[in-house]
Amino acid sequence: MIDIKDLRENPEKYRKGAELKGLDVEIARIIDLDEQRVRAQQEFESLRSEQNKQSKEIAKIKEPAAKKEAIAKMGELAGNVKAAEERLKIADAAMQPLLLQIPQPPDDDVPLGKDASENVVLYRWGEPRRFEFKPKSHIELGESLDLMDFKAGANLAGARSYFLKGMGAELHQAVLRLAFDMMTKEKGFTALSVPVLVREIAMQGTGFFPAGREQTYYVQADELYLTGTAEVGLTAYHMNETLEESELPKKYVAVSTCFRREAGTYGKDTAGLYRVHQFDKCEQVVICRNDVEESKKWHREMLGFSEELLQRLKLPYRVIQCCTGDIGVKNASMMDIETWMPSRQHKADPDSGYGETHSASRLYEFQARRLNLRYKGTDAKIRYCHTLNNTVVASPRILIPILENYQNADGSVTIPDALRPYVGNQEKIAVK
RNA sequence: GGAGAGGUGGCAGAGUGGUUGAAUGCGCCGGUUUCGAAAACCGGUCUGCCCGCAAGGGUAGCGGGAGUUCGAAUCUCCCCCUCUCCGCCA
Repeated sequence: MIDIKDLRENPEKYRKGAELKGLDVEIARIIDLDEQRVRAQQEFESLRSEQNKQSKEIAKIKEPAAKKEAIAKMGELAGNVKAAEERLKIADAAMQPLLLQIPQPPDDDVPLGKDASENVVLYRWGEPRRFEFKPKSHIELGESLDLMDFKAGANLAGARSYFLKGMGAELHQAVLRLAFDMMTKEKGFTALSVPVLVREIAMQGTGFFPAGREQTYYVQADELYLTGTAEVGLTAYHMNETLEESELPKKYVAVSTCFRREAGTYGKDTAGLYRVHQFDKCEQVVICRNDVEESKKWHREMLGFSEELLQRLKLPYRVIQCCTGDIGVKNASMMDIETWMPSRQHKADPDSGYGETHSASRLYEFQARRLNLRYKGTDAKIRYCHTLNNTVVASPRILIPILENYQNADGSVTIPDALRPYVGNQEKIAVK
């Protein structure tokens, strides 16, 4: 949500911001409706003021006939008040949905670009492994090592559904647990378990609606939505609250199942674990003071936690600064991490083997405004919080680089050191 | 799923149509007092929006929304939430 006052004063900022994100918005129409709304409010309030004054006079009149006469005179004024209030409501109702569509303008550090192809690689970590044998894809490994079952998944739930099996399911739990433990025990994040079935207000408040409605599963009988990320629960946790500055920053982490319809991706990444309707994700959220520098600091720090996890898993990755056309409606800035997945590499582009595994977003006030999430400063002023979120790890997608990078010539897969404590210290998944 | 009770300011808790943004108590902040503290006493203590450089003024808010009325925390309707009992159940 955008500050209507700021929009009023700097319409160009928001027009430009929307243009950079490749979105069409009706700024002029909103400003026009806003003017109507303010005028209606002024009319209504001055009429109401008069009505309140008269009513107080009536209350004082003791003599019945005089009272009756005074009340009779009020009819017209009451009608005018009602009409003015109606105009105010209509103007407001017309403006709100349009205002919800205005995107957060991209921050200055976001490179210009129309889509993901113009994202910028910031840096890389780790060297992609050179195989002395023909490496298998995670799908082939999954089959030969009996780690996953896509056929059964499709029978039960349709395309993009799967079963994880045996060590496949164990690794899935292990990597989530590693991520969760790192964040809670080492990074000082508060563990939360969040609702994944939520009301519309939570989806709108976190900025997923109206834009992402078609990506979301809807449970009609109860008018609830299945969340595509724990970001919704973590960020909306303090919805409608005024926190104290002294309790900020709030640092939360949760593992949740994530549901995504993946509408409009037909034919894209249809095979394997890369793009699925349901997965589990360990997500980190920070709610901090209304301070751009602090937000930027947290953004880098949260990104660093995800990098640390990948480094512990010894998986090569690269960090991407997403361009204006790829950061979405709600973000001021977004950095992705792409992890090396050998099977995705094709000859035409050697770098194509990097697949997105993480996404770190900085939203400033955008979500906080929609959520009415504020804090009282030490100066007693009330301000909107800033919010940020980032993947710690999402599985089973992360199983792709794990299985593919750790495979051996004999068809077995070595279990990364960091995961062994979570699988009974098993070292290898061997061919049966 | 059935039956009932209830949702008022940071908390507790009055208030059933008329100067009620809301008594009272607690808490919190400031002051007096004290060597200091406690106690006592005095004063202050919600938020959104609009107008205004400001001081200030207006308006809205008693779970949310709609309605009745000259006037609603108080009356009516819908929704949400909490609690109690019964039923069902991972």
